Amino acid sequence: MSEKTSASRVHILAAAIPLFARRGYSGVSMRDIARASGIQAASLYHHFPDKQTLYVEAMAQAFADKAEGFDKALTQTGSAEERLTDLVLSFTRLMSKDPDFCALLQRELLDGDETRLKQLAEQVFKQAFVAIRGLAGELVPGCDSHMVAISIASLILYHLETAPIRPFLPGGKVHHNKPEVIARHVTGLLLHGIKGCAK
Amino acid sequence: MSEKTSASRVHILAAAIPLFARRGYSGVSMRDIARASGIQAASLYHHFPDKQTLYVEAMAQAFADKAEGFDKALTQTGSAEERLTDLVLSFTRLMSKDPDFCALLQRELLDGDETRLKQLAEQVFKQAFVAIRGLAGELVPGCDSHMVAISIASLILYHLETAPIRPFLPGGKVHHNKPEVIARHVTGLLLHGIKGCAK
DNA sequence: GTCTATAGCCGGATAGAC
DNA sequence: GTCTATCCGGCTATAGAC
Repeated sequence: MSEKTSASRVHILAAAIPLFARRGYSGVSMRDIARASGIQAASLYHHFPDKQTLYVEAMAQAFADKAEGFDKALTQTGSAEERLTDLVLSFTRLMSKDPDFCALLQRELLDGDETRLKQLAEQVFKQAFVAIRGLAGELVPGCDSHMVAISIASLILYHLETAPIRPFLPGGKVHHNKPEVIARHVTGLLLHGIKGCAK
Repeated sequence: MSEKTSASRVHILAAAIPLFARRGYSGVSMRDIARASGIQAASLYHHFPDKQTLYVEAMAQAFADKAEGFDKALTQTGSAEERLTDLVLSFTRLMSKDPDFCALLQRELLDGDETRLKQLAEQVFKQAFVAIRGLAGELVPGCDSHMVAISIASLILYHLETAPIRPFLPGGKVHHNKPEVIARHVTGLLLHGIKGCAK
């Protein structure tokens, strides 16, 4: 076992991830992380040289876990339309099951420097992004598949991100938070435009 | 003039807004705000009882400014499809001109409590949201116009939010940041699905 | 209404015993 | 590898002169 996977390290990172997800980097103190992981603040410095490093490694951990899940969601068969439908549902379920990951992603988009965003793009999203782009290119040859892939992601993620404010906007219903409802809506929109959102 | 609009108050809030947008509530100190507005930190407490209140009033200010702009963007004429096209372009331009507002909105979705989100929904977005919902209902009678309105917002906002990471994802081009390009893509997608994204 | 000075607390980080 | 004790700087907020 390398030092990267010692039990305490992993334990500390697992405790830190939900804290960073909910309160952000500057909203979490080393003492908070110590309390959550059940050890003294000074002991954290035996495993990580400083808070920055602990944070970056917590992100790496959270995102590595997710990259695996993404790859599984990509093994689809059937027609291009069926694969799109399945893929949207898989990703919507995957993301809605993990609000911490969604929050960390949001926070990195807001606060991440170039280095971290590049890592995130290449190590977490690239494979899934390429698959979605390929599917878009298959469905609509000659389209700007980069933009289409971003649009697919945006539709799934924003319905989840706006969950806390939607109850206060007209027409918001509880079932709008169900992954199956979101996925159905998104698929209809992608395949047929807003006409595809008819009941 | 009520105390709510004294020159110093407005000056302090105007200095605080970009700081909160870029670094978030806990990433900005009263000393930072003092430095940015050119007065001593202690003097801030003459205008605001504490940091929380200063923050909430800065949000109120930033969002009130924007609600006006939204209303202007709603005065469209022509067929339903034309109004949708115009509205998407107006909102995309409005948001892309104001990255601070986009960031504050994102941060509030992550960190805002019920009270703040309710205010945001009712005082800033409600009017625009109702107009977009109405348009969706006109274009596709019987659709879930709440979800459609969220989807329209998501498409516009996520293309802007992901701007920092898209250079690292395959196929990302500089022109993907132009509001006109985004609006065109979004409109095509809404009216015809991904088929509408063909070149 | 703005200043200087400072109280009192909490933050990141280190020293050194065990 | 975890602990206790501590340094020191930055934080929010207050006191009081002008």
